[in-house]
Amino acid sequence: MPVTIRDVARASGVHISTVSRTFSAPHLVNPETRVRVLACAEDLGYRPNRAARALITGRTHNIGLIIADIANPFFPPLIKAAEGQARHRDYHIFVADTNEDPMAEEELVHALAKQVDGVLLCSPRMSNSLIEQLSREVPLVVINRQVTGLPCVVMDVGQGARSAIEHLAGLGHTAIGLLSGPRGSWTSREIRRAAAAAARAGGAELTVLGPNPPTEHGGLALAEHVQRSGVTAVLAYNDLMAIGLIEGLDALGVRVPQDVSVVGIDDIALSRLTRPKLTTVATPTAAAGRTAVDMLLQQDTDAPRGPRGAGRGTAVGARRTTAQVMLQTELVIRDSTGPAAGTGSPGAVRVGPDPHRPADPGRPRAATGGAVAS
Amino acid sequence: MPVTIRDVARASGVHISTVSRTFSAPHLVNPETRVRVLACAEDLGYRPNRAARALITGRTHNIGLIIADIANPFFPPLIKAAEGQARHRDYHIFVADTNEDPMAEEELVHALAKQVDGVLLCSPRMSNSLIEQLSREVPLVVINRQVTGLPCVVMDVGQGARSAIEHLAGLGHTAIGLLSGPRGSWTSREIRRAAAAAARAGGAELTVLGPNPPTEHGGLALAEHVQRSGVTAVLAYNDLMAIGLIEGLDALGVRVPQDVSVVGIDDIALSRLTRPKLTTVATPTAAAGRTAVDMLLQQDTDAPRGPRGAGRGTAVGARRTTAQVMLQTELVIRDSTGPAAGTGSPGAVRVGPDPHRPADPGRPRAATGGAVAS
DNA sequence: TGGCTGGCTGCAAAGGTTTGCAGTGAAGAA
DNA sequence: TTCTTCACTGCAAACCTTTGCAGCCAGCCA
Repeated sequence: MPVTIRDVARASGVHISTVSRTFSAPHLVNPETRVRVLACAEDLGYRPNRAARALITGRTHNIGLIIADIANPFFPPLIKAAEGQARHRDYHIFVADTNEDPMAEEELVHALAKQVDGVLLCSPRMSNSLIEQLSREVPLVVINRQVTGLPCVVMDVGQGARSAIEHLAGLGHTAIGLLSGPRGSWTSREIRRAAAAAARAGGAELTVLGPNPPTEHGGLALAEHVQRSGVTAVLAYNDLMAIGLIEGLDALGVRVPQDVSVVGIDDIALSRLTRPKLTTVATPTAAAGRTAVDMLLQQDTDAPRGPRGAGRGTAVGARRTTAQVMLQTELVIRDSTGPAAGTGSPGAVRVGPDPHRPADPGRPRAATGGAVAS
Repeated sequence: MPVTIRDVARASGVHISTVSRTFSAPHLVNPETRVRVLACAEDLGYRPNRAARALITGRTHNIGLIIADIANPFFPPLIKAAEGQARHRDYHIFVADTNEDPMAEEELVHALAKQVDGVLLCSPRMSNSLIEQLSREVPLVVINRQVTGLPCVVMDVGQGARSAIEHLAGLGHTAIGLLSGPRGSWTSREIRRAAAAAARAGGAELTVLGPNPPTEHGGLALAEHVQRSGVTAVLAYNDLMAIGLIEGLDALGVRVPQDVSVVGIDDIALSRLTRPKLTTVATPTAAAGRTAVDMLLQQDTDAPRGPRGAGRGTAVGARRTTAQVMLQTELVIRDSTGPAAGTGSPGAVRVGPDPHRPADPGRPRAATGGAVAS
């Protein structure tokens, strides 16, 4: 039933190799023959069997994308960007979800290894050593984590956290809480480190709460804890937690930002729609997706694999280009942050449940990290 | 570099066919041999090449899942459920996103056809005839749309819309707006039909606004229109639009639910977190994902394909089991709906921006559609 | 002892494609 | 005219696995 290269060959009166070349090396076949073959192929609805092609070329033209949690709105823009970039280069992205489970991550890498040309590992929760080990099985690009010797693309959340803390300190907050993320998250560690340093520099005290699941519920569950802890401002691991926290605080009668200021990280679409609109650190997720695909494909062309490849010729462990890209982040100030209670900041009189600052429509002020590539 | 069946055979001193059988038909090989082979395989880190296997068995053990928009929080639970169910049966799900583009849908089905054993087409925007045509190329299960002759799983949004309209009419609303969804959406048509009938029956007038993009922005952009139209209640195509609309109305100084009641559809996680909490029609998305996978795999075992299959023996167009499953929906009443302005409903006095009804924590009252399978 | 059974294993074809190599024929050069 | 060149095409091996068939051997029965 499925139409193969042989059917096309028969229909157009040429050998299968000519049909093959019509698709994979058109310049090697006579223009007349080419159009005839193409016509027949079109006619029969022929499409090359990628599995068979992969068997011999060693290239599937597929890319695996392993995600901690598709339901986290942080990821979809990244996925879409990666898909777009891949399609652009005649690759397909296969997305898989791990439910934040390190075991599932490993299992998925194994399962995908033979069906894809490389894997994008997004926000991995497993250990660095395991990642390195897996990278020997299939080309890997790690997103949201730095692993030495492996190509990575990370966001400069450190700079983002620093900006956020400075922003809060500037508003007079001296007792700041940090809602940390899930265990195993590189990003969470990075945020914590930077926030601690910034708090010290700004004369504020940082209280770390966590680790927590990086969800609305994770934030909501901490509301009471935050209230009791006496902090007047909070930086959350991500927007989802920040939004959950605000919800939880609201239920307790704690007003944001009048009583407590809240800052998120990610700038998901939703953060513009909550009330109050969320102050947050915007991360360039789409750019990360695109970059990761590019890096993987680059790495792939550098060191081709497959039976006919010259792979054996190059020394094992030879100097590979393992670029580490860091993308800059940006603090977006909206309505969930305000002067510390009891602080006489200039223009601090704010009334009502929905304060609107003038001149703060989109992304007004920006504090950015630098872009580095090595 | 990649370890093949041949390496394992050499290491364990048997023929490759024995290795193959060790994995695909263990009962045919001597227990002693089996453990030895397995040990060698484990040792070398051997994993069968699924592409090569697919070439001969005709089964890839992959399932394609084509989604209109991953960024719409409606889909992730469905994706996760489908992935779980598939993994359970030793299948993998490959997710692809079409950006609500009918052309991309068709392209993706073609691209996936040869690499998967079947495709789940979720909320397709293309025409029925095109879907039927594509179903001849690869087994298809359609989600959120009824196509005669094809296995489908749909939610009973008609019943949901009916319940929503009845709820609104019961609150005294006589001028109700309907924010319809994207062009080409079966669900949108279904909602519209049911809502119109229910409005007529309930003595209310229904104003249809749309089609619209099914996003927050799609809802937000309609706020002014809704305000001008004079309706006192709105049913939106989905929660995202409802939330966007509420946001937009808020910016215009229109209060929900005091001035306008809003009902969504889907019951995405977010709807519990907005203020006011959204009244909405809950759809069983996870169940839909699981069911669709089951139906596809069922269909697959019924009519095996592949070179060695007995497919030729069965008459083309023979009676296939093309089940059409309808899953029931449920109206969840929260805080975004209230009595029509000027109506003296009992207990209608509501003050403040954040009304909390007693005894409405989760999903209190329920109006459900029936479950049908044919 | 001879024949049969049954458990296990090996052989080889098959699946759809790519690709190095060789062959063909025509055009151009000598 | 003959040789060379060149553009194009065909041949066949290879990729990795599955599976029908046949072979082998031990054990059993008569």
